[in-house]
Amino acid sequence: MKLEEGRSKFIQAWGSLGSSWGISKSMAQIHALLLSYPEGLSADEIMEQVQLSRGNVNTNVRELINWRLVRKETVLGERKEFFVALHDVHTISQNIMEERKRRELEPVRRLLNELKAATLEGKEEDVKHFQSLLSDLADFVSQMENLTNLMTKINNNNYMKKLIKAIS
Amino acid sequence: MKLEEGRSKFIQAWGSLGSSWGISKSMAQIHALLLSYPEGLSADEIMEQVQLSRGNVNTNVRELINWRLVRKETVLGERKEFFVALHDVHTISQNIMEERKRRELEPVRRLLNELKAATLEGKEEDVKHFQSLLSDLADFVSQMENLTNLMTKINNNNYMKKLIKAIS
DNA sequence: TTAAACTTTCAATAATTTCTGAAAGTTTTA
DNA sequence: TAAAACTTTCAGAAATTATTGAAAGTTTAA
Repeated sequence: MKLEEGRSKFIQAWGSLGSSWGISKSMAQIHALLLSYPEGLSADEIMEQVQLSRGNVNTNVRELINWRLVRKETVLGERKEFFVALHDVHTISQNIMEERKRRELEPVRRLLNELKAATLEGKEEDVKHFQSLLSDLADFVSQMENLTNLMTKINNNNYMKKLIKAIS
Repeated sequence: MKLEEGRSKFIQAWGSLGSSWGISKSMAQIHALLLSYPEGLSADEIMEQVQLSRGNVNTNVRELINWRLVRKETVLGERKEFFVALHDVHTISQNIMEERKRRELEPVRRLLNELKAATLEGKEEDVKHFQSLLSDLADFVSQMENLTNLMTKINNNNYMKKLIKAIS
């Protein structure tokens, strides 16, 4: 198989997988493209390679930068910007978990806190059940956060990585 | 605040949160509703409470059952089925992680294996970079899987939970 | 300045996903 | 057996999300 073909297969497949990760196809494809090149690509090169409109590339590259998965680079003497993926898989996974925590966990915590703060009137039994649901969910959120932090630790510590594998 | 109001707030909010979890609003709302009742509800009661069509309730309850977050229950002498949420937060989180692993990680692994198996022709440098990307991603997937397994362990072991918290 | 090279925005359109509700299917009861 | 009580399916409608592309904005060079 030609390298080009493999790369393109990777980009296409990563694009479809994107949706199950809650990421748009274009964003996932652009990310795959940039990951597969050690050097940065310009907006025009991205448009060309993944066949997307200028606007789409602009929006999604910006989003990738928000996720801290890609950064802008300027080349001396070149006017246009180049986009480079972060290639270190530890940093990538850390940034993804960070962002997911922010998007998926924090809003839940906010909701739970709001409801926990209220004094609920109703049949004692039912109130009790509802409140214990709230507190269970809060525990769950905390545990997910601990796990994310643990992940970060693991990334920076090979010994701990082995420990985790051993006890899993 | 009336219990009813709190519950309804919870259901509505959980519904919106659902989208950032990659789950449809209806499914998330139904889950929230069932979580908030200790006993099971019938399809008609669900339709009534969250204002959804019969078809929608049927589909999403089935999906919740697939995720192992809800189960069917029959009551002696009653003809209709009742749906009860699993209320144990450990089981819930385990089942969610299990399902996410299946949906999000396994397809990636399949793709990576497929590409890893091919012999790639191209400039040595570039092939090398691409292959090292593939192997890095495979490592990442493994690590996520280890973490999921660890989560399961934690759930069943309070001592380990404390250990994790301590080293995080 | 002006023009060229580039980036950003955003209204319109397309694609995808979700939801409805009526019809078909199934099981139980009389 | 028929009919009542319930569940499932699925084509079409509605809602949501993603994408385009042209126009506006910005920066640099001449």
